[in-house]
Amino acid sequence: MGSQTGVTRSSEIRRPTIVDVAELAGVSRQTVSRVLAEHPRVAEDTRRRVQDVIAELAYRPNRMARALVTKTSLSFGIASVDMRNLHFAETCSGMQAVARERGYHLVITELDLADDGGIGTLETLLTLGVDGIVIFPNIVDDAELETFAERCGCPVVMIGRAKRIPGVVSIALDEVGAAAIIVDHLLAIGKRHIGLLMNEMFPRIPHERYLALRQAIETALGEDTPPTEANKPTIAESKAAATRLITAHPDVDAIVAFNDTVAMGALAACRRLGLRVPRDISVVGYDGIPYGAVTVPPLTTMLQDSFGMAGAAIRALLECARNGSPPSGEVQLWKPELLKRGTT
Amino acid sequence: MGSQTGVTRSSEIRRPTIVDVAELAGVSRQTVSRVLAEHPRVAEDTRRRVQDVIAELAYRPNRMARALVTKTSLSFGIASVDMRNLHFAETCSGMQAVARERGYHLVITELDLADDGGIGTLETLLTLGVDGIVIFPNIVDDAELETFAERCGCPVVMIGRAKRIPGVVSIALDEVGAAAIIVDHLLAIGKRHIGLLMNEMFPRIPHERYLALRQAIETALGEDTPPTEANKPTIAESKAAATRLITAHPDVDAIVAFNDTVAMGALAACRRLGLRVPRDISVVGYDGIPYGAVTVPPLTTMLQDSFGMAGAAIRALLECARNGSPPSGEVQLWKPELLKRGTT
DNA sequence: GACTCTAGAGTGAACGTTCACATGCTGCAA
DNA sequence: TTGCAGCATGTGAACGTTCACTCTAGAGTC
Repeated sequence: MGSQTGVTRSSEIRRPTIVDVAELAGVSRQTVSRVLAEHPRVAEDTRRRVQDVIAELAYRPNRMARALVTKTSLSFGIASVDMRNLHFAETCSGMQAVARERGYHLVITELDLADDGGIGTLETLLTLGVDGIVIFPNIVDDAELETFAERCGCPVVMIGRAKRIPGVVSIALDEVGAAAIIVDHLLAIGKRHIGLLMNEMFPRIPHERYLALRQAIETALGEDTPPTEANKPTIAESKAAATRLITAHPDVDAIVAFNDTVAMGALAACRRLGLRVPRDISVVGYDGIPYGAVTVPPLTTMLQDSFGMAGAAIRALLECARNGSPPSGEVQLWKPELLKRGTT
Repeated sequence: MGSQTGVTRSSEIRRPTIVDVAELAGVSRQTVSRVLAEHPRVAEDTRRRVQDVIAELAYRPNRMARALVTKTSLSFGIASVDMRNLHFAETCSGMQAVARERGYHLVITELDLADDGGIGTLETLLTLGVDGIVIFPNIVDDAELETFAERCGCPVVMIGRAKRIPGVVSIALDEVGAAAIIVDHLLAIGKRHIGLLMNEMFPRIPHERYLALRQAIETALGEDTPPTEANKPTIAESKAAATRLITAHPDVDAIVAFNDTVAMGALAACRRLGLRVPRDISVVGYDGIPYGAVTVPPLTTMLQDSFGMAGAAIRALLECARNGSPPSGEVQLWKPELLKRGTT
């Protein structure tokens, strides 16, 4: 790897500016600006001349300079909690697809909960001049997020928490409906003791998914709080947690997992413990990730359109940007659909 | 979802500027700027007074204005080809981890090959003022990328192509070494007819992985070109491609897949065709994704540290940014390591 | 012929910073 | 007292755009 530290220096390539174009075309910078903005009141041959020069110099307007005066950067800030998983990839992809066709860019960052519970990360996004912010999933304190949304001067959307926070658009699965469908299904196939394998990401703020499942189980089975383990949503941790759950509660005949990754850990635990799936024990996940299709047996899962929800998040921001109105604090609940496969 | 279109309007929150701070602290904007930059020549009590006002107003410098004059935005542009997979997530996470601790942000976009083979996408990143660009995996034409890197005025890094392109840092797995290890291993367990399941993303530009595997197989087995299928790297497409491959070449007793997702598709095809893995046929993937640990049997895979390579990419950009030197066109090859599990 | 109107184009200021230089003050040596 | 160094701070310009004006020339109206 011969890193030839030559004398080359940063060669300091100066990109052409609007003034360079103007001079070469023999017009003022404002006329170039008008051509760029497709302003109607420009003489046809002037327009052509300017466009020729733009092409010749390969001129591209500096979007930071533009943003400075228009106060619109055509970019959104994305704050994610954990970027190392498929859900992040799907969400990013969905957001970028919608944003790009409207000329917007995405600045991504990881929500750093360290000193101030994440607000500092969001503030930093503001210094970059973003026109809106998406948080997913939101684990910032609800009250703090509400305060932030109120004074940040741009729309805020959160994905994955079915909760109303004033000034914040919420896009999430209808957790209550989803829980009902899952519990109904498990009852229908004769299961009576449902255990939960949740995500420890939500320690103080219990996730709506957990609340909804617990409620549905308590209502349907008249049971006390269902046996629950919470862990990092990795396969290895989930396998260990599932083993603990089953060992401590041998009568559990169904496990509902926070997502498919957790469910696959549970599946591995069942196999290790010699339990037959679905006869001895059922497993249900959330999300419908592709890998769930090739487990043995294939995983029953609550479908969640991460890609579509992400697109909806950006569309919400775009709408706010377009008509300059703050978000109306609405909650968009997405319809649940259970994909029944081999594990139930 | 009562979207209450109130009279609220965009309330137009004006963030405090450096002048606001200066006035309130009774100093000039330059003094505030100096405090912000931790410049040594500021009187202690002036510094304190300014910092108090900054805290009071919750002032944050506008990074676009700063970038306009310093010509340094503290951001990198990331161009990915396909954002909808685990590899993207790992890479993003690795890049962001390194970037954030140095105060850099990441602007991500999808490489649009439509009109100009992707160069337009990179140009757009430049208009945002990024201080460097990462492409992964690179499927832009090599010559065009070289031209771009030469005149773009910022360092360019590509991940996932073990190829030397002048002016571009390349970070990739040592494909030749990896292919040798895999072929050796397959020979050692008695396999003699190796088929390849590659990624159709690289139609005109064959990926170095394919070239290396083909070369290793031809050398070791004295065979002609190994039977190969190329497809989109999804489980479903890979399952279909593997079925075609095995049907057309019934003597194939081992499949090397472009990555673990493709390998899992192959595994599903084998199960469907009634082939016992690894006795009848072996399967090897690349990447070592967590889901490969819970397939039946667990997947043998060539480990690839996407997270670490991503971090190295950002470090390369940071170094260029720090000493203002252009990239030295080096190729960083990462050491291959085969994780032998149940499928071989 | 004087007036108004309008299409087309240009000018100065502003956006919020930093940079290069200038200024005023203090202290110390000559 | 003078001169000079050095510290602390301030000022004007610049970064590359767009915005709100102004200006000019020609056409149309009375």
